[in-house]
Amino acid sequence: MKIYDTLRGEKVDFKPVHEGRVGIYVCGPTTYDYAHVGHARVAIMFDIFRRFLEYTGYDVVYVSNITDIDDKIINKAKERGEEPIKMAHRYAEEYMKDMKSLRVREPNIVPRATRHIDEIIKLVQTLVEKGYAYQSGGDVYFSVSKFKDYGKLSHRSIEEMIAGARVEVSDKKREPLDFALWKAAKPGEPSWPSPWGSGRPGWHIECSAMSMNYLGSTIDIHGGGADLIFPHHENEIAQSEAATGKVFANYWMHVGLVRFEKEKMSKSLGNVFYVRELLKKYRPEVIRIMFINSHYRKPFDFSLKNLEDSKIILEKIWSAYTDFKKGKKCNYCDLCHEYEEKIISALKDDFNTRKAMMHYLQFISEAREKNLGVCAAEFMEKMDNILDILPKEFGKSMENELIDLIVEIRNKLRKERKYDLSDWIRNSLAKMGIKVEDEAQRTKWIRIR
RNA sequence: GGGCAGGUGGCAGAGCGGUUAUGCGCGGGACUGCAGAUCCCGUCAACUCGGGUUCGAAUCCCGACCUGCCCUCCA
Repeated sequence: MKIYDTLRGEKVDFKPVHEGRVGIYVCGPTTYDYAHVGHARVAIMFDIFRRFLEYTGYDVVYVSNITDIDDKIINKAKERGEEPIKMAHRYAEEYMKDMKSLRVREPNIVPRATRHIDEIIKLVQTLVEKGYAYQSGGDVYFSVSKFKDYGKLSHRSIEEMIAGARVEVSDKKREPLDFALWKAAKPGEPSWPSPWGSGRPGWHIECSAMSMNYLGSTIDIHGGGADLIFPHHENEIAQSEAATGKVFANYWMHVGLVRFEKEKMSKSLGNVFYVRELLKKYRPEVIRIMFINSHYRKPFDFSLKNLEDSKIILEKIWSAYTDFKKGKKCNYCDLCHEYEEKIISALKDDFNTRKAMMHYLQFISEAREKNLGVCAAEFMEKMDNILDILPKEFGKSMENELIDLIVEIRNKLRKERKYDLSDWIRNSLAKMGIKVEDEAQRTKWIRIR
């Protein structure tokens, strides 16, 4: 398997630290607002990546954190007169709900910064003891110039960064690029006791502490949005490797940013689309397909057209799936083996989901051509362990039975040539997201919303 | 100013040295009460520009131009 590693800047062979096992840490959100499409892309892509690793036989430990203490949280809470940690936890719950709606499987561990203050303090202490960090007032800063590899992830030298100006000046810092590991508490802010007085963690330290706590000092894969490369991940490397003397992460995977009308989608630009808003109009599978249909590293241009296109693809897939499911029995499926091989090898090449999807669609049309039945549906179900885009509501429910009944009534009307009424029923169902399709012998319907 | 990622047909988006993906769209046909799904046929002089390497480049090298991101909080 090959993965593009941001640090080395090229596709490289993947070898886990321990044979057969993979430890992944993905930076999750700072929870001071609802999840938007950008969060969704990272979560969905790593969800599918993780399922893929499991599919190929790896034992995966997937950790994705929630940062629940931070300047942004404090500021927003202040604005709204709320208690910061409480607010952060409320948004964290909402985030988890949104991800669940998107069929993102919950990571094995979802650690929160405020529950790992001890580990954070210990890590800061180690850095102070080793001379990489210094106390200044109630703050503790990391001394960037002491870490010779600083800039290796974002491919920049310290000089370049200083030349780039725009560095925050502070009389508390010895050098402008130094960053806070621990911040002294201001009145009214959440704080914890520490050797440097009461305070709270800086932004980057929590991920280092939690990653090492759950996955060890060297993990296999560390991931997140591309906007975290600098400074977040760069700083994580510096503080972690300074503390342990070991490589922090063997592979760095970054998901390209989501853009809207050629601009980055971000809260500061005010052009965000919230997951929950999208889910009112589109099924989660549509959103999953939309992202599967792009390469994870490339910037993604979000648009309504893109969503609509994905919806059409989903309908195509569902339609084929229901046809196969009702088709004839077929035990052996050479085509399935052939396409499984194609799909998996596409994913093994730097997780090329776009290419995998192309094979998946090609499989559908070839399976139709060859008149395959149940075994084709079974193959799609097998692949669904990775993709999770097939309909899951086949079971009996009052709702399904009622729809069956309505469809049956409509067919009786059609036999009586009462087409006005039967067309009206079909249109009405369509408005509810139920697509009715008449075939020679029977009528099928699928819920597309 | 520096770093990174890109610039492919009407659109989205693969391919990364030789066989012109795929999906959507568009035109025509079969099927159908109609629609849809499906199938068949067709369609659009596609590879930002300029050099170079090569028997051969969208694919490799050099140089321009353009776009986005990062260098301040952001997934």
